[in-house]
Amino acid sequence: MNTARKRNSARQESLGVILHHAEQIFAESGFRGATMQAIADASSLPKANLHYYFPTKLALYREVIQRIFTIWLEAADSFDTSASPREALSSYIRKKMEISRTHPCGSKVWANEVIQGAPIIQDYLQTTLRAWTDSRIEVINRWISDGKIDPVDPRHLLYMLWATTQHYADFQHQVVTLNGGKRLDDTQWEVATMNVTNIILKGIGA
Amino acid sequence: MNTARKRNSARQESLGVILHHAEQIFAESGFRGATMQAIADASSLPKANLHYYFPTKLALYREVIQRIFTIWLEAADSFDTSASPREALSSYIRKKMEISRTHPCGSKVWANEVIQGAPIIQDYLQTTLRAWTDSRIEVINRWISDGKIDPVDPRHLLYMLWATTQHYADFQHQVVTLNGGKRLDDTQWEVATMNVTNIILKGIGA
DNA sequence: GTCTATAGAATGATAGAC
DNA sequence: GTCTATCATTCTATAGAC
Repeated sequence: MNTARKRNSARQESLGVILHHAEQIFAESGFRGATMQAIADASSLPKANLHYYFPTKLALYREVIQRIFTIWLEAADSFDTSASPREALSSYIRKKMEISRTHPCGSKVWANEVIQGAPIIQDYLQTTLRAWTDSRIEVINRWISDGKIDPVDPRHLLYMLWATTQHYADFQHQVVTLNGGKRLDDTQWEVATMNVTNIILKGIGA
Repeated sequence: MNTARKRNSARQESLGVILHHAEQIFAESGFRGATMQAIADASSLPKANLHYYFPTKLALYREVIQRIFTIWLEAADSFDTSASPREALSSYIRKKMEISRTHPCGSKVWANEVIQGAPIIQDYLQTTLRAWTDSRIEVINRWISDGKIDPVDPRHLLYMLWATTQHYADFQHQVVTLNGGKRLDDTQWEVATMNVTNIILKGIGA
């Protein structure tokens, strides 16, 4: 390995470590509550190194948010516009539940950001999310006019899908506490997914 | 009005103002992110006055959390153990939606606290919330064995009730943004409430 | 009860040696 | 690329005049 690649490798390694722990710290404390010192400690790096890779705390936060977007948009595609309601919604719910399980911190950062009034991602809400929402509302309205599901309000159905799936990430601590302090195992995640899926599908007459 | 009552009145007035604005600031920024200065500014009081009424930032936070508990427990009682599934759940959902509308900041503080791992209220989760949850699980299980609703997992049904109703408070900013920047009006809140109620009731076969 | 002033610690960010 | 040392600012909390 030549010098340039070694340097690049070290760079990628440090970037990954910092971003990983930044996501956890931002999830725990929000933007204002998180400190560069805490992220540095979690990453086992001096605080100055964080500022070598990210000029400001805000720049680091933006990068963390960006990565969550990417994952989030993947799940959005699971809401296949061509499939039947049962297929589309089952697939979307399962994908979102998987994200809640594998990336709880990302979901928490997103939740924190929205709770705080979305100071950083408000343009994203108004553009990307709004466009996506409008396109899915059209799909749902078509299902309704085709008589494939009950005449529910498409917007509120989407909110229900988001709320129920993200709850398992954002309120993870509460769910774990009420599970006797143990994290949900494979079977319990499957039970949760099936319950959400079954109740919503039956609830809208799909 | 004598001196003692005047003094007490001023005290209650200041306490109310501080607690009201503290709830908003804590909702926006979480415990770590909120500053006494920000709460003082919002309350139009010098920072020192906050420390006259509350010895520490943590003491003020605890008081805010306590008030949220009270409201939250009221809603819990709406889940009448003697009523039919339709009555009990309709009443509970409506009550929780009203709280999301009238006390969004309280819900946000609660959400923030749980997202952060509930450092302050963990004992409450393990005692009061757990006992309440267990008692309602019993009720739901009785509904199931009486054939009044489908054999759903009671625990996950409760999570769905919490998630869907609290979403309108915690993700208020997102809901408003997707509503064209306008807060939901009376009709829209009624539509939201009816949608949640109808989908869940039908979804569990009630 | 209210306020100004300030102590003492922690914060975001930078300089500069290695 | 990494780290120590440090600056300017902001934070929680308090002292003490009114």
